[in-house]
Amino acid sequence: MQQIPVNSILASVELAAWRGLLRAHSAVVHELDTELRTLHDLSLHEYEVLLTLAEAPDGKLRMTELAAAVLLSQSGLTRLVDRLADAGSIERARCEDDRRGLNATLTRSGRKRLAEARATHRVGVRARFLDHFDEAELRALAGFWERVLPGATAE
Amino acid sequence: MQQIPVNSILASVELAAWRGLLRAHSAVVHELDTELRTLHDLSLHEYEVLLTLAEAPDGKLRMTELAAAVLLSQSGLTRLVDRLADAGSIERARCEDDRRGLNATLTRSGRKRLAEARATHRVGVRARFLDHFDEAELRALAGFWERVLPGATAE
DNA sequence: CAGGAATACTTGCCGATACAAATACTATAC
DNA sequence: GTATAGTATTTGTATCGGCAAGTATTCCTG
Repeated sequence: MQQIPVNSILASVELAAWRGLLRAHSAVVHELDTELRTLHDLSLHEYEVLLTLAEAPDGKLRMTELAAAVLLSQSGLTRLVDRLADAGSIERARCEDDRRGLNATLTRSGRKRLAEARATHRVGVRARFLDHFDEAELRALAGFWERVLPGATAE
Repeated sequence: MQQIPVNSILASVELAAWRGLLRAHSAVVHELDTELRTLHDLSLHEYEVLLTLAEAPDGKLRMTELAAAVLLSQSGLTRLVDRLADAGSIERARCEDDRRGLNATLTRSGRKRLAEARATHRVGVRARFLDHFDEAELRALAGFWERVLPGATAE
């Protein structure tokens, strides 16, 4: 039975759990990103923006909401949406009830682009991550993240 | 008992397990990085380079080994080491037996810098991640990463 | 031991993202 | 209803990191 030294160096189980997360995340995300770029000329962030819009109640979201959903800064999102808009996948429309705001929506071509990428990505996420776990383990993982997330800011 | 649709949309458990990973990683890493920058003027990557060097057998590593250890490209590592060398935390010495190579070592001041940051970081990793799990769960997590990692490249 | 392939590392260049300041609009106070 | 504070977004600027090409050195083959 491994003994965890009280307050000093991270024990090896702890190291494996923590560094493993960093490595697994890095490896899997890097591969999925490359896959999307190669096959669909989309970064993972861009994909997530398209997906988030597609799943939004009215198919539209404010820039701020979008930034929060995809874990990006506001300025980062502005430029990402610039790129997607230049590519014709997204449109920005001034919000009628609050003229400071903009609603982003998918264009027809954006929806098509997402549909194609989505097929690839689903398979990719399964193959590289989900398939390594049975359903009980997936549930356990999901529970783990809930513990980490709300308290992420707390000390 | 939840049923997973065969090959189509990701089921909600799957989504929670996968997106949770992305979110938890993003949140925790971002906070740890900010913490290190604020308190010790070190990025997480820089910290990891110092730590990796400190833990290396002879306290020295080749640039390539270092790049692999911290999950960075060679060019990325070159510049990161440039910065740490400018700051006086690391030295590069031509390798005597293979004059193409360079060994990076910590300087006295680099060791001091690491020691200070290490105290902060240990506490940070515990508080934001490790403390959410008991030992059995940590072991489970470590095992999960081993499944994901070697096969990350395989289809 | 020459000549070409391989390896270790760096440099030129570029894309992505963050932070802070700027801009445009809305809400609040009086 | 004007002044002030607050909110939504973009723009200016800087940093970090990647890829591909360049340089220096070693290895391999005949």
